[in-house]
Amino acid sequence: MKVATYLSFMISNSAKYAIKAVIYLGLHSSQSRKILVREMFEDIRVSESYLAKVLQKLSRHGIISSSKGRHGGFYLSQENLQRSLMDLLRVVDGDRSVDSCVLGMSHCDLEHPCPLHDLVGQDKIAFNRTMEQTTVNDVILQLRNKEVHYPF
Amino acid sequence: MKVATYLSFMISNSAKYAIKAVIYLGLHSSQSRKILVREMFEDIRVSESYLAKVLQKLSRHGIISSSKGRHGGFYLSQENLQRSLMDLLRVVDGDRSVDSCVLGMSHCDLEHPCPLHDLVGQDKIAFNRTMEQTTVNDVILQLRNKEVHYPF
DNA sequence: CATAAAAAGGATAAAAAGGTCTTTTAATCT
DNA sequence: AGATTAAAAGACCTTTTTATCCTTTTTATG
Repeated sequence: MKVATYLSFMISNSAKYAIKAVIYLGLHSSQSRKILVREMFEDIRVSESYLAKVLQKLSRHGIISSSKGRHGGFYLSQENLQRSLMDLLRVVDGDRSVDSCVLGMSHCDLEHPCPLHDLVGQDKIAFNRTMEQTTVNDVILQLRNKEVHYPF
Repeated sequence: MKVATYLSFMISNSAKYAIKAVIYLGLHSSQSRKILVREMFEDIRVSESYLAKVLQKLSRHGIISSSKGRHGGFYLSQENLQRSLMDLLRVVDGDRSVDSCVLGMSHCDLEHPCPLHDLVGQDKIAFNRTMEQTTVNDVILQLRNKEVHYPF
């Protein structure tokens, strides 16, 4: 499967796949109902093998759960549901992508603000706070109550 | 000059160089005081040749001005000063990076919201609005009144 | 007009991100 | 135990982004 790529706004393509996959698991999986990569990759709109890679990383870092072998697959545990979207972002895109200032300056703070600090700093902070304060479970609960554009 | 790169949050590295360069020109240049790439690349923290490429693109698209030959160089005209940061972003990162939804879905709107629409959609809209409503001149004026971390 | 200075542009290289495939490991069933 | 099934891991490839080099074009000025 070939998906057109272009510069990703705010988060990477991989992070987008990860978020979609976690939502998918949140809606359809449980410890007793595990999901195979094969079952979800089409809805996520990414290749089976690449999704597998992303899921492996998420699993290694405790964002999702998995078990090998027969009746294996991926699922979300109760702990997984309590992780924030920011936890996920940090795993997939890395801490620096989250923590760096808008102009990528190493020391940008209130004492030494970068030229855009007052301007878009607030927007970035708002985004970060949203991602930090929202758990996977929050998103799932919202989705169950709404008419959302899904599958993606 | 080798600068460590990593996934860029919100905007690309090239866009960051572009913003810094435009600010530099806004503070130091005029039609009668043109600036050479050679004079600015160190402050921008990028190689001379790559900055030249970025500046050429900005010039081609009317974000900045330039003149060739002796006593040539780059500068900001009065029109350039009125361009919004969004104009710059669209030139460097492309329209899609600006217009696409947070999850990269092709049709995400009020009727068909993506799962994160209500969540971070507002943050993205806020960022876009800031970039649209802020002209290069606005940034320059702010900088002249403040103690900012500069050079970058 | 010759020449020097500067941007413009083409070709290419290196690094990062995105993506594919094969082998290994672990769980489960018979 | 052995066969089977599925994730884990890692080698490998492609595309995009970042970066460099070098030649061409344009312009000011002596």
